[in-house]
Amino acid sequence: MVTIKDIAKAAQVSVTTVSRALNGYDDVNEETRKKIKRFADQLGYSPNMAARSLVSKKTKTLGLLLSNVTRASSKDNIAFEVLCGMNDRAGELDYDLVLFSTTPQKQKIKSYKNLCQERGVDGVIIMGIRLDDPYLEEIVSSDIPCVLIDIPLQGPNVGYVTSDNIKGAYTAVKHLIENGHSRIGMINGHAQADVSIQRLKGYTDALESSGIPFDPTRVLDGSFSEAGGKEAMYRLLSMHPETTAVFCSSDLMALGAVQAVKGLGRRVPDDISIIGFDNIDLTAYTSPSLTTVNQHKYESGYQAAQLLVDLLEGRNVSHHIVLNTELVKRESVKRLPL
Amino acid sequence: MVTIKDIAKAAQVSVTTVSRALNGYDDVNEETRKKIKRFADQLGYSPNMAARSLVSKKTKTLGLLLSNVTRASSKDNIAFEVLCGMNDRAGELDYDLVLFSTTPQKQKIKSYKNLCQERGVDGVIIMGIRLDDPYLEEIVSSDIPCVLIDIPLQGPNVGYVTSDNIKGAYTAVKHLIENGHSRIGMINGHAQADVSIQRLKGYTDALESSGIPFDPTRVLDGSFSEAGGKEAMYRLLSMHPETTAVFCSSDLMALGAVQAVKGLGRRVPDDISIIGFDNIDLTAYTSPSLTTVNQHKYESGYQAAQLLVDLLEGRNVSHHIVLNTELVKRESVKRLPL
DNA sequence: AAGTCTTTCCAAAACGTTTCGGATCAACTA
DNA sequence: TAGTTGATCCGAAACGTTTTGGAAAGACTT
Repeated sequence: MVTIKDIAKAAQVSVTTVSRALNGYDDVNEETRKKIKRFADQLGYSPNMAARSLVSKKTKTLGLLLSNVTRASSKDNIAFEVLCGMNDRAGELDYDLVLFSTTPQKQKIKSYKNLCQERGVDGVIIMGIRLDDPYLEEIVSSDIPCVLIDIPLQGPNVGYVTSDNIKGAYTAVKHLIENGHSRIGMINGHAQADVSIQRLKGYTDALESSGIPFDPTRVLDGSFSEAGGKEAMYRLLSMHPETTAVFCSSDLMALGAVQAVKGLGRRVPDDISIIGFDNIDLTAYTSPSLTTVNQHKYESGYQAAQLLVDLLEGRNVSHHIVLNTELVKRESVKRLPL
Repeated sequence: MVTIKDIAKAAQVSVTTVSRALNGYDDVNEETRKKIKRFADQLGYSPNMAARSLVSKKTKTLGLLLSNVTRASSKDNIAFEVLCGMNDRAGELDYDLVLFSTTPQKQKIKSYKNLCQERGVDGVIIMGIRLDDPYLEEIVSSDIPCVLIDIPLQGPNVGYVTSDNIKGAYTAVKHLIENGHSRIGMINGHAQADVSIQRLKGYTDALESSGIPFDPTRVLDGSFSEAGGKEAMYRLLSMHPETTAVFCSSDLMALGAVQAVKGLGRRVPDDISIIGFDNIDLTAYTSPSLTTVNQHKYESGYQAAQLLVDLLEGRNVSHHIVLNTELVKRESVKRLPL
């Protein structure tokens, strides 16, 4: 391995000078710098990050803590798109991304802070974590800079990026109402997700603004999964057979809901209109294709990386970023005859 | 930050002893080890990886070089599933995964070896790279252990994992033949992909084994993309209107091919049968759902991580792993009337 | 009694880099 | 002329760990 020392020897200067030359300090003669750079290139030098970060206390790496990177979640490849965005921005800002693979049992052994220290990351991006995860508390109290996705947490070293879930849900439900629906159900995720809370608010707001009374029994949880959505739909339709439309908190659940409708020998959208949330790739290909609320997944990863680096480098920026959503109209919603 | 020194002071021993105690050496009294561990826990110690790898020359991290992690590739989330497998296995083996975000222009500046040295990874997994990528040559000649996905390269420090593409393609085309088809086209990826070469061989083998003459003009490239598949299909059908079935080297291209058929006012599978490759999630949801060849994506990532660590730790294992494929029969193939 | 093992411990060097506090020398200032 | 400034360079310490080559002390062997 070629070290700074080898360059020093070759260029007949001290290691200090080599270091300062390579790092762009201005107390080194341009001639010497040129010479040093020439030797560095010639010898194929590349700095040893371990040594560098040992003294500088910075690693130039961001940790990514995915709580649920499993095969199961691959169908909605939201995580992947977010990851792409993060990776791209991190790369542009000259940071590396390291993946933390934590499992619940590992979490018990190692504290969040220990995990980060051990992996030696400057900061962390966390996504897919539940509101009742024991890590959350540790995160806010820790001094390690951290950006959360879809969890609104404040703190000097904590930021978050999320979508405008209230408005997104509001727009979706409003769209159903404008199409003549009034007996509208909702399949939500679970109580320990902030997005569920927000989207429920969007749902109730929309109903209220149209003078439709809110009936809590019309809202069921589907745990964000296809199977959960299917099962919730069965229950919803048996409890409220008069339902003409359903708003789902995720596309995967909406897909499950469609299956349930089909399973009952009824049709989407002729008998039941369905709107999803996320705009995952699948939704454009199913039949009927799914009307849904688009989330900017790539962008949220991109922004998360940017925000974390801003935090790390002490820039004074807003700690929370809320991205727009848009309604994507497809085939799963039908206008009710008057 | 709590260091080994703090523990030494607290436990009234030398740093050497702390290090050896914590690392499980047997020349330290069990009593002392207990005491040291107690202090370590109590002080919340976690080892500094930078310091450790500075002396040990190991970083316990694997690099992942994805040549095409872009928004575009998110639809076929193959990369993501592979990544999940790698991440899982790497985690189990106590390695971290760091993502390299290389762009073509970055590649020009920094050599493969420099990249790896700089990021300080013990080894690298590479996927999505083309056969004509300038990096490839560097990779084999470099002494950095490396595992390639879908590129058969040999070397003391090089391994690869891939699917049995010949057999997969063979089975698919044979399936078409068994369903009465004989005028079978193929939409391949591009010439600089090993899988394309392999799958073409499977195609020709199947034809040959059934006494059907191979006509090169029936094979077109669709560059592995949906749009490319669509365009190739248009060309194929205009050149060979008698075609009754098409085997595609990827599901995405198959989806494009289906669109082309529909665009011509014809139907799948009634007028044209289509088989894809990969078994991406989408294929189960389209209409018609797509008959395809399943690839074990998660498994290939898992095996790649395992193989790389085996290489790193000097285990004597086979350097190439070939995974099975299976035909997944769905709705896009129709039996021709005799 | 002298030598030989064990067991348990430690001092110091090494890894490759950055940084602090000067040192040197020529040129300029008063 | 003496002092000051500016440009350019360097020695040595520091970062936190592992590892090498013993040392000390007690037990056992002859």
